[in-house]
Parts: sequence; C-alpha cells; structure tokens
Amino acid sequence: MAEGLADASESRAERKERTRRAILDAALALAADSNLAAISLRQVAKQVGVVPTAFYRHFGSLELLGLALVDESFRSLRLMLLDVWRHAPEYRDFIDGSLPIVAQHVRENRSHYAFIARERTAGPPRVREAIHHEIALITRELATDVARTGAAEQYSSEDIALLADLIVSFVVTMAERLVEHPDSEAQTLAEARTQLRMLLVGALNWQSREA
Amino acid sequence: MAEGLADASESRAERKERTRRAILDAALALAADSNLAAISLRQVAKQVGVVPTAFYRHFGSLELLGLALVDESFRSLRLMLLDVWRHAPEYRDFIDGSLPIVAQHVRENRSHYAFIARERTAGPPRVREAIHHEIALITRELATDVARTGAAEQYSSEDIALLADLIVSFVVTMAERLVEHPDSEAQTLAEARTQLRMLLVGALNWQSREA
DNA sequence: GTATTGAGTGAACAGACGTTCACTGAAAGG
DNA sequence: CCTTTCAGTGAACGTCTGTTCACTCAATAC
Repeated sequence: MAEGLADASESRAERKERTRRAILDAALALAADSNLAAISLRQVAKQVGVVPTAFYRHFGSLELLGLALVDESFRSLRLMLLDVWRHAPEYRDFIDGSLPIVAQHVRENRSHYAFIARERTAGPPRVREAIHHEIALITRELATDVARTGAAEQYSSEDIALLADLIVSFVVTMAERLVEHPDSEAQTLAEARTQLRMLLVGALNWQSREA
Repeated sequence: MAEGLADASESRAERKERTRRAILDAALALAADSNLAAISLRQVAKQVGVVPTAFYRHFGSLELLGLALVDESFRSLRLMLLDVWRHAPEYRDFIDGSLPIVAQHVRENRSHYAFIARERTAGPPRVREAIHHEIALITRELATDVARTGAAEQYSSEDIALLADLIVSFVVTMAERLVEHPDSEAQTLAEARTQLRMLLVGALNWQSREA
C-alpha cells in the first residue's frame, strides 16, 4: 500500500492529480481568450503537454471539465463568504468591512471569476445551470442572514429575499467589473461603495406594505 | 438605372440586402445554441443556403458580423428607450409605466437580447467593447435625464451618474432574466418592480454629503 | 447594344477537430 | 515475485475548419 521508504517520485495518485490540475488550469487559461464552448480538447491537451487521448482519463468532456471548474470556483468563493459573514458583527460599517474582502478575493482568483462571469451567460446549458444554482444558494443564505440579524424587521420574508437578490446581483455586477478592469479596482470599489450605500438607504426606508 | 416596367424579380441591391439579412439571422440563431466565438462561417453559410465563399461578400469576418448585430440590436433598443423617456412625464408611476415597455421589447426581440447578454461577457473583445460602449451611452443619457427632470436635486452630478449606473445595471440583469426565463415574465417583472422601488426609495432618502 | 460590375459558385488546400483502438510500462496489490 | 491496474502513448479515421482562386452570368451603366 505505502511506498515503503524515501521515494523522490510521486505516487500514482499524486501524478494523476497533478495532471488533472494542469488540465483545469490549461482550460481556464485557454477559455480566457474566448470561452469554454470555443476551445478544443486538443488545445487543452497540447497546452498541458499531453496527448489528446489522455484527457479522457480525467474528464469525459469539456462540459464536465467546466462543471469541475464551477465547483472549484464556488468552493473558494463560499469559504470567503463564510469568513465575511462570520466577521460581519465586528464591522463598524458592514459595507466597508465586506467589499474590500470580496475585491481581494476577486483579485487573487481573477481567472476563476472571469470564468464564472463568462460561462454564467455563455457557457453550455448545464454549466450555466450550475452557476445559477450556486448563486441562488448564496442569495438564500444572505436572505436568512439578513433575517437573522433583524436588520430589516419591517420586511416581509418575500421582500427580504428580493433585497438579498438585489444585493447579490449588484455584487455580481461589481465582480464582473473588477475582472474586466483590474487596474481600476480602487475606483470601481469606491463607486460600488456609494452605490451599495444608496441601495441600503433604500432598504432602511422601505416598508413591505407599500407594494 | 431604373428597371423599366413591371419586373417580378428583385433588384441587385435588394437581393444583396436579403442575403445579408439571412446571414445575420442565421448567425443569431446558430449562436443562440452556444455563442458567437463557437460558431463557424461554414455553418452560417450552410444555414443560409449559400456557398461558404459568398459570406465574404457581406462581412469580412464573424467578428464584424457580430459588430453589425450589436449595432442592429442597440438601434432598436434606443428607439424603444426614446419612446419610454418621451412619455415618461405622462406616467402616474414611472416604474409601472416603463418596465412593461422594456419587457415587451425584450419579448419581441428575444434573440437580440440573448445575443447581447451572451456576447457582453463572452464575445470577442471588440464586440464586448462595442456593447459596453452602447450601455455606457445609455447610462449617460439616463443620468442627464434624471438631472434634467430635477428628480434628485440633492445629488451631486457624480452621484447622479452612479445612480443611473445602478439603475441601468439592474435593468440589464432584469433583461437577462427575461431572456433566460421567458415563461416567468410576469413574476420576473413583479419582482423587478418591487426591487426597483426599493432602490428608488433609497434614492429619495440619499444625500450626497454623507459619503 | 455593348461593356462593366459584382453576388454567388465550386474546387482545392492544409490543417485542426473528436473519438476509436491496441499499446506500454511503471506503480500498487497480493 | 508475480499479477493487475491504469495514466499516458501514438496511429488512424472521417469530418469540419478558414481562405484562395478562377469562374459564371444576370443586373446595371453608358
């Protein structure tokens, strides 16, 4: 089972995982110049430095590879959000506390966010669905979190959901901009800060009854 | 010059324009199943019922065809917006007056909106730029319109621009949803109505000084 | 009535595509 | 130590790709 004593080479599983990672990274890089549906299995294989057939040892198709990338992207994203929400009560200002963390995560995972931004609207149907599902889950979590902290007691639960959706949609748009214009991060962030404030001032003055 | 008397066949220019339209429509239809970067010149030609080479008589590349589609989409969109803004003062409620018109236009031009939604993030760079440019123009027009009607006198001009951007971004998101779930138009619209109201309640209570 | 223009043709090209198959050879299992 | 497993190989297939070129032949121009 074990490889006995000191062995400089990797185990079988380690090598496989290394190739799998290389394939994921290559696909991410190649898709960045167009999109997932426009790249070919052979391009990916060539970039990895492996024969086209080897691809099938790891993924049944480019679409399944795409689903793996969605999974990977959102696993990291959710960890970041968990961190944001756990520390939220400590913030003197929720917006100023949270936005920079999101911006930092986008900066450090630009290619993943770029992938999500593109494939969310242009990817293969199953990939699109997977992304929308993940975003819907996050929206639901934000809604329960808003309800739990009692920040909007005058809201009906339906309206809390709509508010959460409004916020998530806005942050998605902001993330798209951070991806597209990495050099303008400071300005994008400053503008988003003001806009989110405008939006939340609306939240504070909103009453569900005035539908 | 003229074609003399009664002639059942089309003029040369008419035939050319008819083929051009067929190419635009074919590309729009084929890209709907993936995206512009993933379709081929030969697929388009086959769909039109013309030999691949004939494509070049109308467009130098698929990318230029994409730019033509952007142009076409936004020309129609701008006419609709002109109509919305001209009749805005008559509305008892601006939101209830405008949103249904936008929704109707999306319904009647679904393939164009789907194209814009996809290529906005996943299209060839020049196509993406063209779309963002058009959206920026519309945002600027909305800002001057908001400023002109004096609906937000307490706003700095920078904040009017940010508010306009917030509204346009939201409507873009709403349009994406109308495209993706045509069957839920009524619900999407009802939710968007509430969300836009939340947002604008924020606008009314916002003051530029509290940055 | 003759000359020009130009949208559409059809063959040809070199290369890339996805997928199949039988294979190798080192790591892991017993 | 011998056997099994399986990530990666390499050739082969039929099909599709963008682009070139010389061409036809009806509508237009003069």
